[in-house]
Amino acid sequence: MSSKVLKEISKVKKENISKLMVSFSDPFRLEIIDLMMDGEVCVCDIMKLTKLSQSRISYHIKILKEAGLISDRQEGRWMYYSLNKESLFLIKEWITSLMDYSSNRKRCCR
Amino acid sequence: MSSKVLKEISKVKKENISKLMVSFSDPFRLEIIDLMMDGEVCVCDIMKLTKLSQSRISYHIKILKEAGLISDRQEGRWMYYSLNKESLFLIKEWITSLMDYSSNRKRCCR
DNA sequence: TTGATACATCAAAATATTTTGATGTATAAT
DNA sequence: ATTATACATCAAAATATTTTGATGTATCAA
Repeated sequence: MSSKVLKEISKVKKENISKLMVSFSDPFRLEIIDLMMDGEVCVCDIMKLTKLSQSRISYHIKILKEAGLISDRQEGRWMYYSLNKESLFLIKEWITSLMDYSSNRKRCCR
Repeated sequence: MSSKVLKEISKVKKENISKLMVSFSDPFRLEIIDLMMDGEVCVCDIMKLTKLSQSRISYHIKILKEAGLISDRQEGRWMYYSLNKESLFLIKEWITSLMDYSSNRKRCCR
């Protein structure tokens, strides 16, 4: 795969990656993501485990959801949230492509 | 590898990941990172290619550097920046561990 | 049908990040 | 020595994100 191909990653895909990265950039969101490593969690789980307020959690959940990083499933009054593997795969792919193309030396500025 | 093991990722490592994610969270930094896919770049390269001001670039470079995402090399008046593969590997590892453990169903809240 | 639970949404306040333009420092060319 | 280049740093202003507390909505239990 040539560097040119990598650069052609669609604009849409790049925007997805950008949003995903933003969603990863808050320490409390990382905590929430960490909790999801064991599977689904509901907001009340997160409240118990992190001591964050409910609306604060909802706010962060919203950002994770809008980035496409998590999926939800309703069951009665509960919302269950879990990590979305496709998004994780997208990031992994992007990181991999970065790793493949960061070693050339260049001379700069004319 | 058990979920417990993953949770034991050292505090230091988690803080590294957190900083790395913050460093990824700005669209202009993503642009700069993208440029580094072809190898080293200097600030003047980035200026030419992105139309960002010099101090603005220096600011973002600093954040990338402090997160450990990029390395630098001086050559005369030029600073050459390039992606640091170890950091990329750390992130890739973390993403992989997330992918391995996000599929269990649970019942919450008593 | 009333009250409680689980969560979402909202606007204002608090806080953090980013941008700008000026100035500083080291290297190199004249 | 003087000047120009390449970049870093700084403080103030601009902007964006996060937190808080109040209120809203849907579901369920009594």
